[in-house]
Amino acid sequence: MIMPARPLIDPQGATPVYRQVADVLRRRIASGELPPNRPVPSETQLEAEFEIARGTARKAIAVLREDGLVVTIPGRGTFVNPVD
Amino acid sequence: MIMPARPLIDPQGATPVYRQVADVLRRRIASGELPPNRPVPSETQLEAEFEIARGTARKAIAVLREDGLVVTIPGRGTFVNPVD
DNA sequence: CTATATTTGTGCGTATGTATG
DNA sequence: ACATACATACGCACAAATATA
Repeated sequence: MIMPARPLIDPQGATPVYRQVADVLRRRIASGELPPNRPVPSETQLEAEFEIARGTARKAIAVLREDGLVVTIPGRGTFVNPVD
Repeated sequence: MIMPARPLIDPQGATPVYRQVADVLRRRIASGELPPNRPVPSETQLEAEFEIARGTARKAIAVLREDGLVVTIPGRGTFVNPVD
C-alpha cells in the first residue's frame, strides 16, 4: 500500500514538486493564511510538512522570491512581502 | 599515520553519521551518564567531540527530540527528559 | 543598563551519491 | 545526457534567546 503522506503534493504529477509546494504557499499568501510581514515556514518546517528534501524546499522558496511574493532575510527567515 | 579522530563514528558506515551520533548519546542517556534534566552537549561541543558539521550535530539532536528523549530550549540548550 | 559569551534558529552555498523519468 | 528529487554532509554567516559579568 502506498501511503499518501503528502496530501497537497503529487510526486508523480507533471509539475515539479518544488513548484507544487510554491503554489501551495502562494495560495496561503493569497488567502491571507500567511499575512504580510509574517514568516513563511522555514526550510526545516517545509521539509517536515511536505516531506521533501531541503533542496526542494529551498527551490520552492526561491520561486516565490523571484515572483516578489516574499523577501528573505539571512539569519532570520523568509517573510511575506508587505507590498503587492 | 592515519589519525582515528572519531573513535565512535564510522563515516563510511551504512548508517548515517547523525544516527550514529544520536545512538551514542542515546546510550549515554540510558546508562545514566547523561541524567534527567542535565544538558546534552551543545551543538558546538558535539562538533568538536565527533568532528562533525553543526548541521549533523543538530540532526542527531533532532532524532533524540523526535524520540522524546530530550527537550530543546532556544538560547539555553537541550536537556534530558525527566519523564520516561 | 550595557556588554559579552553561549546556544539554538535560520539561511546560503556547495558537494557527493543514488534514483527516476 | 539532462532535470528532478531525495539523502547525506560540510562550512559559513547572521539573528534571537538566554545567561552572566
